[in-house]
Amino acid sequence: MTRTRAVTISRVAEAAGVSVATVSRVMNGSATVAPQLAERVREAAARLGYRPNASAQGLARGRTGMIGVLLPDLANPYFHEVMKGLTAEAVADGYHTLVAASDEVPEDEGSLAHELLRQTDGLVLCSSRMPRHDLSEVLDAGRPVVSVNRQVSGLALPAVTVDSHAGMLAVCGHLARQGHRQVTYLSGPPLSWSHRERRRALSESSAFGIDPQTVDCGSTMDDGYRATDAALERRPTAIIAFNDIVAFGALARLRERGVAVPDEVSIAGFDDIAFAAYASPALTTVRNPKEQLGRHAWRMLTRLFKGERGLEPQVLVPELVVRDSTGPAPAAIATPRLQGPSARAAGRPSVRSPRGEATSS
Amino acid sequence: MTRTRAVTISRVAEAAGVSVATVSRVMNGSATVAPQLAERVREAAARLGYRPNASAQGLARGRTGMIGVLLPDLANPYFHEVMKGLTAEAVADGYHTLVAASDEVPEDEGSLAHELLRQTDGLVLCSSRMPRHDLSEVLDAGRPVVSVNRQVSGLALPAVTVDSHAGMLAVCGHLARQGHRQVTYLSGPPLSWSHRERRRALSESSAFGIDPQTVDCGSTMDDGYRATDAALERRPTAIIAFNDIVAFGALARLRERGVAVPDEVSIAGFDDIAFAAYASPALTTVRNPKEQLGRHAWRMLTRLFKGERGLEPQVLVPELVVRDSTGPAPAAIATPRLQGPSARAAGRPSVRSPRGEATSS
DNA sequence: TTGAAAGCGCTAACAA
DNA sequence: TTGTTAGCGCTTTCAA
Repeated sequence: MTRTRAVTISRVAEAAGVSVATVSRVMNGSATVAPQLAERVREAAARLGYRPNASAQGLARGRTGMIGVLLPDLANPYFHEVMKGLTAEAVADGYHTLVAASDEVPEDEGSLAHELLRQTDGLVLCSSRMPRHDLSEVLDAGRPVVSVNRQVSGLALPAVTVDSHAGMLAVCGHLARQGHRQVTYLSGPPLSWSHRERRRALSESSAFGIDPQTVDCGSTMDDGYRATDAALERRPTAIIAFNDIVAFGALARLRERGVAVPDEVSIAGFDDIAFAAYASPALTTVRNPKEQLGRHAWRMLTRLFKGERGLEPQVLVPELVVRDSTGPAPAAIATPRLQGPSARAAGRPSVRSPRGEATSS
Repeated sequence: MTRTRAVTISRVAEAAGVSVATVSRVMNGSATVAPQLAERVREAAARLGYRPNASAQGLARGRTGMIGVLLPDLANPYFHEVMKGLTAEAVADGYHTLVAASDEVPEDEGSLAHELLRQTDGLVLCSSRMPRHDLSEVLDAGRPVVSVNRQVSGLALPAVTVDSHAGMLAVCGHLARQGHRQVTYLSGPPLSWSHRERRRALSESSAFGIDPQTVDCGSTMDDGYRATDAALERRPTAIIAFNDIVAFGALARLRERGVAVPDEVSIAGFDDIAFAAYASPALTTVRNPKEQLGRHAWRMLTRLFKGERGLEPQVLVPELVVRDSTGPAPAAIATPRLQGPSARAAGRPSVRSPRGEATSS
């Protein structure tokens, strides 16, 4: 009922019998305050329950202590793992994170980005599908912006990415060695940089003897579920999904249709989200160093804060994780297996990463 | 390189040849500005790329346009769905969301809550495990706070919850009708309100002829995976998991140990996250109206903003969703099934919710 | 080592 | 209808 006026710095100053400047110094850990005065101030602040007003601090300091993160889809656990790495670093440096999702509507990204920048000290664009023009407009504001999972040539946009191209080659190589030739790719959002890289690699996979097909899909479980029928029409012995949640959807549809995985059709995803190891069968996937990606993004941002420019793009290395959803192609099943079933059944949802199959750029 | 000074309101005023007050009026849609003047201002603002400084607005207006959300675990998709509902409403009202996670460390919640409140206009505590004392300290700040998934008697804390007690009774009833007696519950975080409600209902389930056991578990997939061996030692015919991701972990372990689901052991979860329908077998669960929960939370918060007090708690109704992970108890398998397998195999990962099994408070 | 005071960019009386 | 100006709460010179 009683609308108590908030406790401000001057209240504390009053209570401690000092000036606001002194209170400010104490709260910010300035060394130039007499110990007992500082103690008196701290005592008063604690007693009154003083919490500095963030807006006022932001205005006076010229920085908010927040950064913005824009991502396409809050429902994909992939992004939480990136956020986890990013937030861990940011919090350690006293920063908070303001998140917004474009819900896979590339046209909305521009205004969301501006809105985030308006309230923060810098921005991380994660797997952005923003049209190039909008992107350069965002950069024109001259504020610190870092891109994750997208490289853009010709724009001064520091980026940290994972070598999606190499990742796709690794899966294709793995499948080829298992005797697969007919491979169908459930494609991701058309404007996704990772998707484009994967597609590029896919078309090169004919060098492995693979005959790739593509089916339009998307990035959600439902997309995967729905695209699976079309994929099966191509009569593939293996399906590669744009990401793990798409693979999840596909897996569900395959089960429903009574298609045995991996005996009839193998399936692989990308990212290695936590659910992948718990899928049935456990999902073969290309691990993406998600937390690292987030950490690197933060470090880049801090370098921008310090005024550094022209930062080199960072490229992280993905890693093929072979689990139970991929196996020999049906035609090849009579020939000796490259990898016995005993090796795959052992232990808990295994996260084995055969060094020989790890990829690099 | 060139650190351009930010475009401020006075820059725009200058450029448009008007006072800052007029610019402010135009930007905030005040009707009392001559149309052509307004146009001139808008043009100047657009040309200069003016974006109001959020800190300055926050300070002048006495509100930030942000609300805080505190939740225990960013890795659980459950919370994203709650966030989705919450954010949708908040954004529609011009608000943004600042999220923090306690990572299941109840002792950290207090300071996180204060930190969020410091930067926002109100706070949503989601599935809070905060010790009561810390909670009342947070409320003492006199700022708008709403609780989701937790009711606290004796504190003026408006809450919107789901009837977890009824949800648990619904699962137990379902299992009892399938002939289950030996049921093991993989318990949630000890301080979770939902967990406590479920546990209370569980102990009442002996009325259905159920003999409940409890195994300490937690709230993550890994917790579920690890607790499953201990659960099996109780020789249950059915396992109830604290939530769906715990059930996912348990499912993986059961598969590994060659325990057939649901033929040997049935398993059910809570929440009905998106992954549940795609699990193998598709997971029987108690659906939680996640988005609604978020929407209600926002509405409560807005009522607090308007100065309303003493808001009645809102209790939403969960709904049992029977899928393929539960079936007749092994001993009862010889007797006629209550629900034939044909009914469960049909269609896509089915989200059937037999009205007769829907629960209410 | 401390205090006075000038902003930070914006909003909202109040005057004109 | 428009402009002037006093804050909003805090930081940070600059003096003392």
